[in-house]
Amino acid sequence: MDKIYNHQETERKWYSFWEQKGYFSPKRIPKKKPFTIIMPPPNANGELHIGHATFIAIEDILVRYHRMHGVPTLWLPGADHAGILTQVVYERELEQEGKNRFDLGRDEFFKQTYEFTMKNKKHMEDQLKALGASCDWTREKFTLDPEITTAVYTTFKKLYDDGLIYRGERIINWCTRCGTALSDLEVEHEERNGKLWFIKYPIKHPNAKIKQQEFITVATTRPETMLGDTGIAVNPNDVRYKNLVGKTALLPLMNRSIPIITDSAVSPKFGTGAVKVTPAHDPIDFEIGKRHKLKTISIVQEDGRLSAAAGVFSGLDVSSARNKVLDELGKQDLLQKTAFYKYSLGICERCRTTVEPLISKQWFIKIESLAKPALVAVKQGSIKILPKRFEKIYFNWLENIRDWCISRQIWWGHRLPVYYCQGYKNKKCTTKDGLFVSVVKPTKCPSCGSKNFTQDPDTLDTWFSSGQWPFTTLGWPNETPDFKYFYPTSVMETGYDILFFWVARMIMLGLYTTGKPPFQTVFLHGLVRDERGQKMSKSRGNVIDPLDVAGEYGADAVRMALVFGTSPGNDINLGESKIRGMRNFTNKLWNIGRLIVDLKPAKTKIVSPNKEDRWVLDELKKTKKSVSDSIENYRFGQAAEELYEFIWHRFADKYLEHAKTRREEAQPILEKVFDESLRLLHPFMPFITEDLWQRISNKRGTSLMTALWPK
RNA sequence: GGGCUGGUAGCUCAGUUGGUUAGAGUGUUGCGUUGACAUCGCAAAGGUCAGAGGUUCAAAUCCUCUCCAGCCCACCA
Repeated sequence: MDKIYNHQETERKWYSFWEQKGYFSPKRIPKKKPFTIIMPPPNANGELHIGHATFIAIEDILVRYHRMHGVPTLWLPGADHAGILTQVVYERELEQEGKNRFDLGRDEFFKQTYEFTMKNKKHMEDQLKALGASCDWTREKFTLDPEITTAVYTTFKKLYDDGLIYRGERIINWCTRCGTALSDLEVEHEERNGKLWFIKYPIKHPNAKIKQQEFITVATTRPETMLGDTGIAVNPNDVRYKNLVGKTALLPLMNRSIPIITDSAVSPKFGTGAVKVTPAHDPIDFEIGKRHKLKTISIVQEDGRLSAAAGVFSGLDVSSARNKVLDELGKQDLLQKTAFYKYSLGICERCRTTVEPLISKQWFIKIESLAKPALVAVKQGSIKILPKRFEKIYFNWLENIRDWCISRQIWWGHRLPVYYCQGYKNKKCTTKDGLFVSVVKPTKCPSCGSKNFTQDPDTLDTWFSSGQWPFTTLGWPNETPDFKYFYPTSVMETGYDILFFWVARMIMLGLYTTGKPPFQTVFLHGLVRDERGQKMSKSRGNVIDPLDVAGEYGADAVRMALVFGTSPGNDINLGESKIRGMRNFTNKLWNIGRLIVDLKPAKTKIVSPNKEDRWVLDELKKTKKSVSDSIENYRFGQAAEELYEFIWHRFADKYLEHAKTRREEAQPILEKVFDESLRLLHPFMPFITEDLWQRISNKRGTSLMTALWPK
């Protein structure tokens, strides 16, 4: 054995050994209850980052631990097409060639993006392997695989047939750069220093001949939207405006008569207590407008420019329109005052463009009847969320949830399983809207006999498909042996940042579609930050690339560094020094191995254990118990510390030093303690433990992976 | 506006249901080690466990309040 442990060669060697032996693929044993984790599918649009390494480390611990108990264990890997994000990433690639997606056209753009993701996916698989993930590659899935697509469409159809998917014109979040609707979750909010403008609207006197001189003043952060105003609202209890309610104001610049109404959504305390109502471009105003049957005038178009309805302002982009509106108001002396004001601006999660609220025809999921069972499942404990504090956050979100906009106007993703009969256009077809929701393209319209159908151009929110991941990956809607055996799965392990995006949706869709909770336990880990707790980002230059450091210090060291001394749900501060420290630990293990294996005495003597022997065996026993206990309770950070502490400071520093003076007697104890230590450590540091175990074990041809967990 | 998390050794963090002299990594200092390992060993220095009050025989741990740091959610324009 070399003086220094060479991780590069060792890691490659054992991974392919495991894979060739088929250890990653569980057999279904009917009488045994399996342990199943569906891997959170990485987005197939780039490299694995340190966050992926975190889930690999934790999930591999769980999986290897259960596998070592002789339980049929499945860890199913996959990749996500990642809708908007991938489209944005690939559009940026095209940009470098001076092209955009419209230059290519839909089909060509899709084809190229597909090739791009396939390349990334292959690369990611290699990266997962390099980090030691013991997942079953024979069952790998991709969200755009044909059978997954069929499953996703089946769920869509079921929801539609149950009246839980509807199409409607509603106010939605629109990204003008991506050219698509977004769900509420895909909008991020940034605090901005802005202004509050106080604008005077003249009151129309009943007698048209009398000159206007009375005004009502409204406060707004978006003066340009006044062009779409169709009312002014005050709180019903606001005495200041009692005599104005019911009267009509004259919208400046547009010369439109708009009513002054009361609505309890208006706070008398804010601004002047009077609000301009723009139903087409503000969610609250949309609601107010609906309640009072106000007109809806869309003045911002999907391209971010003002529409014809904005009169002389039409064609301007939003910010120039704002300047011009303010300018005009100033000229007409209708700007009463301005105040500095901090407000939150909605921006597109993926491309950081300002999001415009506007009215658009989109597809929605009626969420209430899905949310209720999802709440009950966690409240009653059929699904546990760990750490428990996240349950409260989950409840709060589901209790205030609004309908989910699932249609996107991008090209990359699952196209809606919605078809339109072309006979409808000729008025021969009596089907409502000529619309069919169907898993496969219809062949003949039962109403008009037309064989000509076009598919809806929209694509599905990427989370609609990933929300079904725990069962679509196992073969649903078919009652496959895998689905029957492995579903519901055991643990869903992921970062807390996608609790709403993903976990909540999986619970809702899982309960709705399969009638069962998709998993029993949700374990949420924290985000990896740099040594000083700063978020890792390319611009900060503090990114740790897991594959780089794995290359330098070994995958075992990286994995150990990601769990050692962490606690569930808390962010992980990681610096290179910690990884280096864990690399030193691998070298310590290596040298323990050298002493026991390489420098094995020629003969051994069996004698009754002395004080030190009894001590180390007792410490081992305690360690076995506490490590098992910590893993069972998801305290991986603690389990790692316990192992490190025992192996290095008690076994190596104390017992091994002592044993040097009586090697022949101590050798059997050394081997036993080392063997069991390697088993305990294997889920955390699979490569070096396997390598050393192969050297001390006499069971040739088997693997530590399938050895039994010490009791 | 609502909620969450953290404030423990110079730095980064553990510390399960309250129970002896509060732990680890890393850093610092001294000594040692050339037959497991300098990617090492032994030892030392270093903490009024953010602050105040309370419960208790006993509090880093439970309760209340305050101060700092960070995060999430939310339709006050």
